[in-house]
Amino acid sequence: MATNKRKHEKQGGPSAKKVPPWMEGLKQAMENPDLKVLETDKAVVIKDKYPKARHHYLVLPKENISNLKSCQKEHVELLEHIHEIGANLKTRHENSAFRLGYHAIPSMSQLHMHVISQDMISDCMKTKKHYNSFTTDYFVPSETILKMLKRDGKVDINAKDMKLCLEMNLRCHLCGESQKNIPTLKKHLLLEDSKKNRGK
DNA sequence: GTTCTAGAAC
DNA sequence: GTTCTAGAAC
Repeated sequence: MATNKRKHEKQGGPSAKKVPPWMEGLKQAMENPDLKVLETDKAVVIKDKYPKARHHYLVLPKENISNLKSCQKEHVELLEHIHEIGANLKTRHENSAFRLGYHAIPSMSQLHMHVISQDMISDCMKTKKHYNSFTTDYFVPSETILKMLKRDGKVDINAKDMKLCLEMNLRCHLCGESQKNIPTLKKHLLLEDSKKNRGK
């Protein structure tokens, strides 16, 4: 009865695979009233604990949905709702450009859409993986996810390609200039930001 | 997801 | 010698 055994393990039997506690961090966070930025009947907004830009929110469904793989046609309305919440959040920061989207292969459990300003200036933005996860195809726009879901009834992601995205050479997402390393990139991003805000 | 740190890169 | 990054974390 391999099937029964596996079922038992998933329910927390002696030989159950231990899921690292940090993987459940988002579920904990969205239940913490102190961290809630806003909520609707179907979704919750929190600020990312380690923001990778000046403004970085997460929009999560209240329903338990672990990731994009478990999304089907029936979730289209919910994801549209989540998108609308993100679009409204943008209006809190009229001077900043934003992107709404999902990491192709997120580390943490519970589906979450990123709402992130495009300055990418933050002390928490420390590694190539951080930067590339928001500035390459690893970051899948919410509209793209919705299109796939409506057309195919599922979200298909090529894990191999996504790994390559994270390993790509650093390149400014605003002007395309290649960057030697993270500290150089950060200085460049500050410069881009000051250019953009000149005269404002 | 982060923290820590060995060893590569400079 | 210092800065920077990549990989382990039981």
